[in-house]
Amino acid sequence: MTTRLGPPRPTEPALADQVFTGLAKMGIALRSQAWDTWGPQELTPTQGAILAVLARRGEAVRPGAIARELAVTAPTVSDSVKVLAAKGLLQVRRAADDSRARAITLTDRGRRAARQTRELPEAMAQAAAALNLDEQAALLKALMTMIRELQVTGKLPAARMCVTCRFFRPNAHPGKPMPHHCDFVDAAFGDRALRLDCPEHERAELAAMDQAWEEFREAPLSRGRADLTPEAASATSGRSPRGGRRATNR
Amino acid sequence: MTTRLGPPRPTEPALADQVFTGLAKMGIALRSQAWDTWGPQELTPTQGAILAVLARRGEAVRPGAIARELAVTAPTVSDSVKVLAAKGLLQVRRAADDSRARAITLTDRGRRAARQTRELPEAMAQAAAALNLDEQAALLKALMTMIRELQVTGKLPAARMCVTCRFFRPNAHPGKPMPHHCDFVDAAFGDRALRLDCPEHERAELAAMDQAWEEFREAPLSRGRADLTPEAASATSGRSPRGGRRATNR
DNA sequence: TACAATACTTAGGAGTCCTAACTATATTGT
DNA sequence: ACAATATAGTTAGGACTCCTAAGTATTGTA
Repeated sequence: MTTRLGPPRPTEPALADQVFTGLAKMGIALRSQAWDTWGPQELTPTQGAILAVLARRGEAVRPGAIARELAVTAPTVSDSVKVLAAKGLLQVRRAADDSRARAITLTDRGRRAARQTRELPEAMAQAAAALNLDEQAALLKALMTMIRELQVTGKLPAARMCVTCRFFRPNAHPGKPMPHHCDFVDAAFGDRALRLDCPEHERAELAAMDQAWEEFREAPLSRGRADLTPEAASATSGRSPRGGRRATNR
Repeated sequence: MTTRLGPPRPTEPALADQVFTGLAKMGIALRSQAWDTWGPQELTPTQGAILAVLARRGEAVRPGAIARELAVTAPTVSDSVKVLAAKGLLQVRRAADDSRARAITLTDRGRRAARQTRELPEAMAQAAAALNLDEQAALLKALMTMIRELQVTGKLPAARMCVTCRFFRPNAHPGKPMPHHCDFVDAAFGDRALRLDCPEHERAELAAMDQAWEEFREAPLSRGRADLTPEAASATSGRSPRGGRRATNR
């Protein structure tokens, strides 16, 4: 075995290690902040997380879906749901379509308790504010990349993010400040408006997803205006995709 | 109340929200990966985390320090330490300097169990590999920024990172590929070699820290070679800082 | 119509993590 | 010196998390 020419590829393991350490520290911060967020209501972080899932979805959710989303086992969800039901924050019924399954919905009290889900915890908002918008967009893109990788390898369940959505057309307007296009609302948007948890998400087919990913990866980070604000997007909720160029999904 | 002139400052709350969601998802991934990592040894993530702290420090650590590092309460650490001691993975003695305090050290078996701490979990390594080195460096810098902010506001304990170290001279060589300088090893290095958890870290004074932070923030992200690899740095462990320009610490 | 797969729950048990209360030392003020 | 206070930890008590293993229904399939 002869040594090949070229640089010895240092691999730079230290860098990935430091990134891991950083993410781990953020994880610790998030967990402790979750106690601060939910503790005053006598809820644990897990209970809060379940309420958050229900609030985000806004419709009945099955225990299995929650388990996948939080990456815990079904019995754990069963436990916590029981506790939350006892506290009167949610209701469990039989699912209409499949009577093995359950349909969990928030009660009014549950909805009230989950409200703070909608607002970013103070500490985190402040931490994010230490980054300018371009840096935040770059961070988001990096996180999306890692999350996608974790999904592809089955370490994390599918997130409702642009890069796996059939309405997403990355870099459809190359060079423009808002290079991407969302076929659902038929509007252009930039990297600052990318979603990781979009209510309108519909899973694209695998081939299309991979191709979109390639295009997305190659596009330079867009700066400046982002558009497609949550107001703009949620205004379309419940409506069907607008006309214009529709996603063909094939 | 009249409306002021100027743009309505969109605040772009969606972006910070998505970043938060992304970090939360990474937190979930990290927790579930921790079960995968430690489960085979019949250890929980918390026990693994404690072993990891001890292994990283390499010397006796007090329960209080562990509690701060993991952002849990003292009783929680007391509990877990008891379990780990029962499993024969660590020892608890009186601290030499303060007999109220305890000194926790790993046993040989504990050191062996903690070994996998040193290597990045496979899934995470793969996820990080989806980013090129410049992107990883940018991600690391963004995480450092947020972590620093969380520390400043007391939401997170002080990490042993360059930007709070008295040996760190950010952007000492402006425009060079390795703009920063570490006075401990008296060597230049780039953003790719920044540390978040450096064994040689010594806390700088507040004024110096703030000034260094400003300089660091203003410096553009360095690309290319990083140097100051873990080997280079750890080779100096146990030694005193080398000559050259010493940090004055004032 | 059996057989296998799916969606959950129950059982059992270790461990996490909290608050409150307590013990033992160290530090401080007078 | 010596009480008063602060600090480092532990113990007590209890709710909850989270796992594996072992069920129970129901649905899908050959």
